[in-house]
Amino acid sequence: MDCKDNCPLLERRCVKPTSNRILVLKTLTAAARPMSLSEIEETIGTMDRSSIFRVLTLFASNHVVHTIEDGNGVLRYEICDGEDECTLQDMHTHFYCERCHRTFCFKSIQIPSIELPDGYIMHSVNYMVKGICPNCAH
Amino acid sequence: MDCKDNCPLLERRCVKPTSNRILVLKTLTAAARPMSLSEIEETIGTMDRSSIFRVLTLFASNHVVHTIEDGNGVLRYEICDGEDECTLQDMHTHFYCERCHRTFCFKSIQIPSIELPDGYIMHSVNYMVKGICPNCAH
DNA sequence: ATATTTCATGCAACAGCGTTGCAAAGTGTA
DNA sequence: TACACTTTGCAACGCTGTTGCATGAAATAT
Repeated sequence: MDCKDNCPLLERRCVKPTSNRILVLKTLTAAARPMSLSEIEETIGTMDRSSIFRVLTLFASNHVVHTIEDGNGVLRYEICDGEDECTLQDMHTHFYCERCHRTFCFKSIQIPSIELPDGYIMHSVNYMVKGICPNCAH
Repeated sequence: MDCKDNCPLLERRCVKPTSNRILVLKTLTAAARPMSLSEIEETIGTMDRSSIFRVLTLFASNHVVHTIEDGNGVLRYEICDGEDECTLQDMHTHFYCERCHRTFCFKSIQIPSIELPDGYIMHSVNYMVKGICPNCAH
């Protein structure tokens, strides 16, 4: 494959832009917050759960999206912003509201880094704050 | 209940120390790393999954243990060290090895704090690093 | 243009984790 | 001893994530 397609986000990652893939990508782009598999399924409505899963898995391994655990045992998917690889750009903090069970994305708040003990190799970091969101605190 | 039992860790939290509860507590204490429900079940062998679950739920709400998501969709339980409440004392970082799927506990590395946007109320934080542990990096 | 291979999709089914209802066993109390 | 309350085990369930398989679509070769 030569990476010359008409969907820039997928093209950049050498992912063949099938209609389903574009659909999933648009759904994720439209949502302000990281979405779960079920949420995507509901939003799209016409696409099979396993197909969405496979698209997301492909996206994740090609750095189109990355995943976070939302603090409730559910995986959520979020579009990678980084130009090149899914790097520090994407290492921002998240907030899980224990009341409304929504996950918020603090893109402007980067994850403070720590120094690991010798021998540990870091691939990614997840910084998840749990609490109550402004809406639910009323 | 008057909190005067013979198991200090449970007594302090006003949890009646039944034999099963002590068993779960000892299992958790003996393990160096945070354990999952299944791990506890296997280790104990004689106790029903749901009973363990209920004990852990009770422990968690009485701040005997706290839970972390291990980066693999599995909940893990860890004994709270804090004297009083489950506070900063317990807010240390964790490491999930993507190769051996074990979760490590960096008790000496505290989670660096961030400033939340207005209106968000923080209850707890999870700082989870994913990568390769020294054993697996060989 | 047609045949052949490759890839993507939908359906069905499954495993594992977390969770609950219910009845029996255990514990404490009057 | 009788009674109330708690704890436990068994069974079952829902949900998330995941895979096998057969069909359909797309790309490639003939």
